[in-house]
Amino acid sequence: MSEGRSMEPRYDPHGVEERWQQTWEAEGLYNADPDPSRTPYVDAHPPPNVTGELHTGHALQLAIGDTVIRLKRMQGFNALFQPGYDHAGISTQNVVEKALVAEGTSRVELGREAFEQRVWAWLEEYGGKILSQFRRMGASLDYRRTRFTMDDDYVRAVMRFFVHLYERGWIYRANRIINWCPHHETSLSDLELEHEDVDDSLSTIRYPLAHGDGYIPIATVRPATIPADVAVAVHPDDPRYAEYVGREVIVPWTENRVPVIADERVERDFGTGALKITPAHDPTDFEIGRDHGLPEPSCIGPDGLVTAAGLEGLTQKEAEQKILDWCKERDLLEKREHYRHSVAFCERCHSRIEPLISLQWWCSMEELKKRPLEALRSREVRYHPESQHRFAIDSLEHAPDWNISRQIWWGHQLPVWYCPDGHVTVAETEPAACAECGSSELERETDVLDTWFSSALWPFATLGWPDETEDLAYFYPGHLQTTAREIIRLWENRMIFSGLELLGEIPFTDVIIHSTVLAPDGRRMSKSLGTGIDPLELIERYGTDATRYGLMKNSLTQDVRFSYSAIEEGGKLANKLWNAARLIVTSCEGAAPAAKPSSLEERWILARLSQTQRRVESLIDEFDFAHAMDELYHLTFDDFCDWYLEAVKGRLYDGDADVRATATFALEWLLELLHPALPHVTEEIWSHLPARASRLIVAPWPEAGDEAEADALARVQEYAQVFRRSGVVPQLDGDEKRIFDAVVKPDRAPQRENGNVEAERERLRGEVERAEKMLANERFVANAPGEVVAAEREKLERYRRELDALGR
RNA sequence: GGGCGGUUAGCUCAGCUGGGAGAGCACCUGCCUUACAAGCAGGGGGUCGCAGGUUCGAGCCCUGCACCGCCCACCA
Repeated sequence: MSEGRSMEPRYDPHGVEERWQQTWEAEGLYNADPDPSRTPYVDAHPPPNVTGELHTGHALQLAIGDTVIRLKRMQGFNALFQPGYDHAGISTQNVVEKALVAEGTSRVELGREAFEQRVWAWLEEYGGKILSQFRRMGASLDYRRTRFTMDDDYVRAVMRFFVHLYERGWIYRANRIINWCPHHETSLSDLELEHEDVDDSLSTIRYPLAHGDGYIPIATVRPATIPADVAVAVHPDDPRYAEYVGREVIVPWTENRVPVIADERVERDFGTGALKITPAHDPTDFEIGRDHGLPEPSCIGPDGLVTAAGLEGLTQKEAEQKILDWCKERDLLEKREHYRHSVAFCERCHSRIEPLISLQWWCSMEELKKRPLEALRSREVRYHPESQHRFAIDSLEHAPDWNISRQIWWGHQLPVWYCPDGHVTVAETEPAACAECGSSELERETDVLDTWFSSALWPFATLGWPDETEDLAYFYPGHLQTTAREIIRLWENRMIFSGLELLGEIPFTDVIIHSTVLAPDGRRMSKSLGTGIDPLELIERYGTDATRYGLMKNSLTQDVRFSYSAIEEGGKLANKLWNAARLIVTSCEGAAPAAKPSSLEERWILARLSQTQRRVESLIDEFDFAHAMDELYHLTFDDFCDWYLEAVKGRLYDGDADVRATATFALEWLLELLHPALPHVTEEIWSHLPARASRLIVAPWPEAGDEAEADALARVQEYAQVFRRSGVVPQLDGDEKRIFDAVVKPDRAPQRENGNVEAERERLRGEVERAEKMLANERFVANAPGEVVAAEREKLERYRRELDALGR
């Protein structure tokens, strides 16, 4: 109870929200600890990049996750919302490197050890900022449990995972073609690339036959790779080149003789139908080369510069020009035309990706994906919406072996040691001697792990795994995951297989894949395009509750354009609720709840509250947040304010104790229903009400009640509409008349002209005619489901009744 | 080249297994009714992308087409 604190006519979230956020956290209301007497519910929230800032995607994820968590908490679950952040390998290294460049130094200048120290120092200063932004979203994460994917304990988990997979025989080292970023000088997985169309040229170059006249014309966009050509391939069924297969051609510039081979992977319709094979610098060529046992010479180094004889140190552009000139002089350049095609870039620094052969560590997916596939197919784990479930299965089925090593400096160094003889020792902690020869001169592998290798352990490494902790026993397996679509293959599927492999149980049961929020103009939100919308600005302007509400009104199944009006709607809802409370609070000081409401509108609003509660519960169970918000909005505006409060307002003022008590009770119920989505305004209002033992965040979600009276006001509402259109006062009595008079106020309504009566009559006659016609249709009555016909009969009766009310 | 999603009011989007076209915003009209003008009441506005088909009945199901978006892919 808080006498003395007045309620302003307009709800202002500023200050209020921060105050509650601090209070909730300080009082430990977000805390979750093992408690065998209660059932756990766990959402291990995706750890954002440690250098990140809150963007719309985060805000949406938090709104969804927090709404579910608060609801579960109120339903009596021991709800754990796990926070933390990710070291995010390349991204973080990139950010710090940029800072170094600005200072006039560089990573290489500093050296590895000093660089790592710089990153840690940088993190100390700027890292983890995002968690305070999570707090500003009202996210009820258990902040005590904040984990970082490079914490000592977490490192231990990562090392254990690596050794486990190695011992299973699934981790191996191999020379293969990989995506190389010449700027970061590291390999990248296919998933870390972005593709873009660029303008290029396609050159057709003649490869003369080694014996006899003639040549094979070959179209290429990368003449600079010609020095590493080891063959020319044609399609086995291509009549143009059939006679050449098995013979030799001369590679321009190097004048090496290479064989002409046949392979089905060659597209007959592209270019000249003949393909030069450069295994070291093209993924397809690499595969063809391996299948045909060809050598794999390279002519481009890790820095992207050319290494071929006579071209050493040139850029690829320069080398290309030299080679083309060479060809032109010998009449081997047939043509050069404009060509636009898709090229891969590093998603972090936008350098053009160089396919290179490189010795890397791999994780075989063959065995690892079997159990997660079963779990997905049997729906032990379900992705929502359904279309994403199919996609998740599909991408896991086709998951290629995973390149887990990166040649960067920031990350988990592989737990691999080499002795001078090149023996490999794999161990969780630094071994004293080589496992094979006993040499004590060990050197650790300098590569670090793909950042997703550690993310894959998030749901259980945060609970203490590999130790058998109480947390782990109680909170694992968890339940919910909320992420963006592009994360399915990078992260979600990998958490599932790591959980199954290491703990034998799925890490969660439901994965919500939320839609992408597009900019208002339909483009992607992006800082560089200037199309981004900063959620913190929304919070500043409209408040956290309004922002949460607006984001959750987005559909989950399709990408949606951002619209301010949805956020504004949330603000209006908060304000409406505030004012409804103001009306009740100012007239209801200390009223005691009545045993049983007596009047029609009271029984009706309680039934509507109960009904909506059940609907909202089942909508949120299906993760349909947009419709849940819709139900709550209309319950508040239409039912609670426009009908119920209007009906009882007079008696509230008159000081009817029973009415006051019921109104307070109904308001409390409404607040509880709205709390998971709009936590701050509901809590603030709650603090103005007669005190109860607990606050909303931990108050029990009400048990649904009697819904028998949910339609009780239907007739009054129908007649109100007829009256408002026609001006004819209906014949009602008892409660119905009283409510009609209170809500519709017929005596105060402006006088209508007769034309309105006639127009309304016309409208109703039309409806009656339509319904009669339908019911007269024998085929309709015979074929339509019984309830449809019955509903049609009811409508007909209603229209006739309304027509009667107008006086025919 | 494959896969997925979309096309409904001026805008952003709902429309569940087929049964009287909806919401919010915007617009127009009337109301400062002692909770809220960020409010209340009423209203205008839609060939549901196009063309066929199934059905008593299609926004919804089927076929074809067009356009938009996303994801995947080794056409050099």
